[in-house]
Amino acid sequence: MLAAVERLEYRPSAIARGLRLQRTHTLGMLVPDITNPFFPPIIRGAEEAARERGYELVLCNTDDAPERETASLRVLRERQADGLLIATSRMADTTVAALRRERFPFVLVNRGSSVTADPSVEVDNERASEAVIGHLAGLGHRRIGHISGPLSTTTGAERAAGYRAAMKARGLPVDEALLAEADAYAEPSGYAAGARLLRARPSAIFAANDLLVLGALRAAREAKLRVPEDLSLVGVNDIPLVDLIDPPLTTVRVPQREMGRIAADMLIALLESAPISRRHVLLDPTLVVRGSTAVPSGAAGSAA
Amino acid sequence: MLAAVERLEYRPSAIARGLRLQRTHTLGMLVPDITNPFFPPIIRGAEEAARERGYELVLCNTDDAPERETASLRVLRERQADGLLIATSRMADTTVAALRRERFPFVLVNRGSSVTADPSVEVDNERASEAVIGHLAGLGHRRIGHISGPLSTTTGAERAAGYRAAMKARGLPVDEALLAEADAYAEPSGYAAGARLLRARPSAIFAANDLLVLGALRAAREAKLRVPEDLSLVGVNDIPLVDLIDPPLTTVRVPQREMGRIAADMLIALLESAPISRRHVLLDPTLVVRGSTAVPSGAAGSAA
DNA sequence: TTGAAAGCGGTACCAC
DNA sequence: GTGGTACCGCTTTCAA
Repeated sequence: MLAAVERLEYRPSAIARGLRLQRTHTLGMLVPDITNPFFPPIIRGAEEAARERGYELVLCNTDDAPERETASLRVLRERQADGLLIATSRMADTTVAALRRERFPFVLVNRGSSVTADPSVEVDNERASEAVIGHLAGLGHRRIGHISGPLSTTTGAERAAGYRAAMKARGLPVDEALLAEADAYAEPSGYAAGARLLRARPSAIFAANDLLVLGALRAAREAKLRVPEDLSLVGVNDIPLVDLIDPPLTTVRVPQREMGRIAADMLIALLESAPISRRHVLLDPTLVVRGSTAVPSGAAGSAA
Repeated sequence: MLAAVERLEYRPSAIARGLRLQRTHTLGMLVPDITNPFFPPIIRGAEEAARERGYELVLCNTDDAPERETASLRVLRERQADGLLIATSRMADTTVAALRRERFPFVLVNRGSSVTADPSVEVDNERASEAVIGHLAGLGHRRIGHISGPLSTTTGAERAAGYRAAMKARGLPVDEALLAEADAYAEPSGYAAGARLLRARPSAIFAANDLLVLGALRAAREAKLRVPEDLSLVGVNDIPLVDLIDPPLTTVRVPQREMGRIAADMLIALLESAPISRRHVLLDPTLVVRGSTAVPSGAAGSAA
């Protein structure tokens, strides 16, 4: 009998089962852009965790555009995704508000929400900023600029807030000229913000992610500044190959894969009404010191 | 009436429709690893094309492991994917053979098949090799080594064949010591193969992809060789950031997004029995000359 | 223990 | 046109 099943290659239809059970064992995931190297490891982690528990993952790129977000959401719900992993970083909460109102299960990934009831998995952004400023201040930097991500994103806002707090805690100036907001987490935005920031003559720049700092690096080169001799540079995320560029980038490592795993696990627990230890997970970032940071050329660095 | 539909937020169930119609408007896509930067643009292109035509894309990582491949395939077919985009590069044709036998629609992406009936979208690998060897020979290199990808992959085999052909066409030696096969398209494999190859004292190395050449670069550094003064290096794919590493990598650009778009379009045409202009698309690669290639230090480069 | 029947939410067909 | 009905393949329930 079993042999017959084998031979006939019977494949139960997940579609029919989904219709009957009203559960498809599918998670939908909203990502701004799979092409941004920050996201694939998160997706990978989520997919692994999902698959281990018998769920599939369906991806949608949103380009951080509200209309694409709405469209993707409609698609995922028509396909009866059981729950959603939301990794789009814009705070634009109307989407999330609608889900919350309808009690549709979701977990926020790499972003928070003003509504504390929303489950989320994030990195401790303030701690990331604190580690970076601590490192730079330790080297003797005082005029430290910050290229923030869009302040409409939680990562952007929190890292900027962390920057201010860490600067103040050390009695360092938080000149507004030392702050530039990038309009997107992309290299060209980092270049524009970096060029602006350079006019304030910082000895170091902390950018909210690696793509931004790469843009700042290009701006610095055009301004004939040597990195790290004339300008120290720090990013966040530790995306592939930043250890191989010239100079190797000092950055903050974020446990992306783990973030994806935890988020998927949490969502599935939610779906299966399993007990959840924490609704809000804060992951620890790790400073990775490489060649793009050094003692500032002006002051012979008094160590911390 | 329409207003009522709006207010009640009626969402037709794609699941129910799929059951009734026996078509889900879903494409399954098999990728070795979404974390390899070569694939996201392909996926993105496929997803865009699919969405434009009302199809969804469901991804599966296979890790190039046969058992993961089989499992993913089962999942995708249970979910009633209408067709498959196969971007796993192993030639291991048993999977494909089964699909072919059952007349299940699929398109091969970035790989070919010995069975000419299988539709495919690839880059012209031999032409890529020809362009690279032409460039290196033009600079005056004669002892050009090749780190091939796994020869069980079509990309690996074709680029290696292209290398041999291009070398022979110029009367250059194809010493077997100048050839090393990497066991995977990953940096550590490139390092191992590069270290082996260096013993044959090549003045240039052409690796079958950028990850491999990055490994070779590390091996060269450990051997105290300067790039490009002592050793020229060329990769394939032009993945993000290789233009920023030290030295900026000379490589071959592959139109990944277009590859994904074309493959999805072709698959959908197949599904909808639309006329197909070509069952086999060969995309043109473009040599991108940057800083990792130069005239060999020994011979004061006689141009081609 | 085993088997028959209903129903999930759509589409398609066929009367009317 | 418009409305009723069967059916896609699975799970679940209920009866024999």
